[in-house]
Amino acid sequence: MLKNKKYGIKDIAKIANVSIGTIDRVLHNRGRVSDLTKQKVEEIISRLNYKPNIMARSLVINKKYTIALLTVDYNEEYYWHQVYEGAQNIMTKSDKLGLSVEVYLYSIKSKKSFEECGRKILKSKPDGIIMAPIFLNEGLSLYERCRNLSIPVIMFDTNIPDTKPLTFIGTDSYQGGRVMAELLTLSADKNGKFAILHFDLELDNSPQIMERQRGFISYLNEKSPEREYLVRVLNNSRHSYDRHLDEILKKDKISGIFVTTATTYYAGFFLREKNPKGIILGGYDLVDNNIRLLRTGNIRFLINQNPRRQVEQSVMTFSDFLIYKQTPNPKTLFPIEIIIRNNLPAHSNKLPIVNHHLDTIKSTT
Amino acid sequence: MLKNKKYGIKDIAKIANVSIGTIDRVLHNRGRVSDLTKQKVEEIISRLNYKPNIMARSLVINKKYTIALLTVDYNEEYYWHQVYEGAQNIMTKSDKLGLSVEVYLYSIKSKKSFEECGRKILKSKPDGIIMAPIFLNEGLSLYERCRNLSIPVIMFDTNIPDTKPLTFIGTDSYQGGRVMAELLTLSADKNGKFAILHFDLELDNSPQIMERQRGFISYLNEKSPEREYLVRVLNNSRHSYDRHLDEILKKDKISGIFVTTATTYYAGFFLREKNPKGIILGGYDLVDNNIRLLRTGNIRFLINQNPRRQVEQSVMTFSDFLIYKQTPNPKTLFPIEIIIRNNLPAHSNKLPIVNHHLDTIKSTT
DNA sequence: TTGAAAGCGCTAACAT
DNA sequence: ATGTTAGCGCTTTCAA
Repeated sequence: MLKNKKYGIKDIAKIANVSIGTIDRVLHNRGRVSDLTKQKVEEIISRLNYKPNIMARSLVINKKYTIALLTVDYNEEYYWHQVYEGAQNIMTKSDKLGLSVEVYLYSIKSKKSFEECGRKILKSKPDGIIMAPIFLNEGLSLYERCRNLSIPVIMFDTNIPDTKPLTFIGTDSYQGGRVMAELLTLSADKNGKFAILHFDLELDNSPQIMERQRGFISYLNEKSPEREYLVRVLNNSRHSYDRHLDEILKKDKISGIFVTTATTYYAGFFLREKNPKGIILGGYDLVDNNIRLLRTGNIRFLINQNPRRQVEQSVMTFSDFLIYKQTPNPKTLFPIEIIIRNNLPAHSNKLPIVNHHLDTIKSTT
Repeated sequence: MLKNKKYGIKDIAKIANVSIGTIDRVLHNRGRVSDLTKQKVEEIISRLNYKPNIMARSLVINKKYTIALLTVDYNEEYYWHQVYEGAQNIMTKSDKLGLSVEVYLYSIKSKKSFEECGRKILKSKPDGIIMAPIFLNEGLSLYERCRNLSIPVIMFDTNIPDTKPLTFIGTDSYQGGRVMAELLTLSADKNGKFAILHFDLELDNSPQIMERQRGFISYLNEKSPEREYLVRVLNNSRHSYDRHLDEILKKDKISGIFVTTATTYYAGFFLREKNPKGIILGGYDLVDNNIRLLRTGNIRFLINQNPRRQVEQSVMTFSDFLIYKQTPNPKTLFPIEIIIRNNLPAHSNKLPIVNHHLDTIKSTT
């Protein structure tokens, strides 16, 4: 047994004194093989450390897997544009990966559009679905229907509690909160409270938001118990942020603000306008406005969830699963990426571009 | 021309009324085809948007590419262990990638061992070399010899000036310095100087170190021109750091220290022992001691170059290049990763483990 | 200048 | 229960 020789099904057949058909049968547990020969063949297989030639296998199987990517319209936010970029990028390599991706876009403002996409996807009978279920109930319902049809589902960005997707790909929310607490504690004035701002709609739809708060507070309790903090739930408007922040600042000295969602920019705009001294603002996600305000210094810290890599990873995981039969871990957590002004360029050097070359992609909007 | 039909060499042959052999000749510019048929065939190819089937191609070519990975012994430092982890991980997927990786380890303390590895590698005639050329001259010499033998070289971690590897994979040193300056400025006491500490040996071998300093200083000049700073070159010993730091602290009030290399921990040990108040320490790389001191809080910030992903990327780039004939960009710069205590776990949840399962890997140490 | 045919390693249908 | 064989899409050799 030479170390560098690559053994094939033929070699095994010769050694075992059976035909290649038999080898194939034991390799795939197709039955109709006597226990004796089966054992013998299996012994040889493991002894020679046989590894099937993937190229040959997929050549003959020649199955074109298609997987559906259900995500938010990339024109609505840079965050979702990054998802789209990831999809584009990975599709370049799709023959390497052995599957094709069809993109379905829904509007972040419309549960209906999500549901409609879901219907279309199911009708197309994909071999897998990748989705960002930012609507909790609708996402759950789609997930259930996929289960019934035994279509594997990968969730990214947002996880739905009590579901068992093939894998969830995203960041650890609790840890994210802790990181932000550490950053603010590090840089904010010792005297002054911290404000935690939630966005009501997302609070309803994403259980992760509360995790971020829990993480944030747990850090304060552990490392900086004398720090006071307050929590507010706002709705998604400039007005709401302005009003609440005005009110908060009137009552208390605030030295740090943590916005638990991508709407960090509302607080950023407030700071840019009113320019109160000594307030450090940190929040989530590289959306257009957040990037701008990070550049102007009104936002100091952002946590990047790397949506681009999340989709890429999702597609690759499906490739591994469908083609190479590798079952992923139930969770794939990405590290918390801290973005400040000076490492922003490498993470995102382009603002959204409307892309007119959609021929290769199917969109449903 | 149906949109979803996949055309093959056979289809083209039929349409053009020639044999598949002819198609192959025009596809690969092998000549011996009349201009007329060549044109006709080319027209059909582009009209049908023909894409060769990679699986079939590599099946028949059946070339086993082997690439050599030249890196520092993973037992010497966690940083290099991460490189090794990356290599291990990517080798799991090596049949997917279509190449095998052989690892050659040299000692970080011995230029001789680097050279010897280089000799062995060249003797093995690999299809490509991935190296971390931490010895400038020796790395250059190996690079030149590869050039003469037209073996493509990918450099990671450290770049050698005036060379043109297939690609350099690493982080932007200038930007790294800027990021650290921003972090220290953000969190350090306004009153107090910054100290920039270099490690003499690495200063000689790696031009990147000066880039880090340049980035650091450029940020200070721009954003915080009133901040004074001093620069020291130390040798790689606890003693040197202790002596210099003692001396520096006697003369000046220091509120921030930037160590431009992985030896950040020497300064960290100093801080842990002498415990001077109000000094924020930041530096480079997730090496064992740095990780420990980040956990104890003596180091506040680390920049992670993600050596693990660097090797993985290197191998994947070779796969793309050798098999799919895609030429990479001359530089692949990773984003600057900021590591603080609370996002450390996700980046590195294990300390070095001595791995005894080396059967799959060739080592030359 | 062109065509025919073997074969890469494997799967699956069919034959025995 | 086991063997035989066609063919997946392509490259390459040899013949015409």
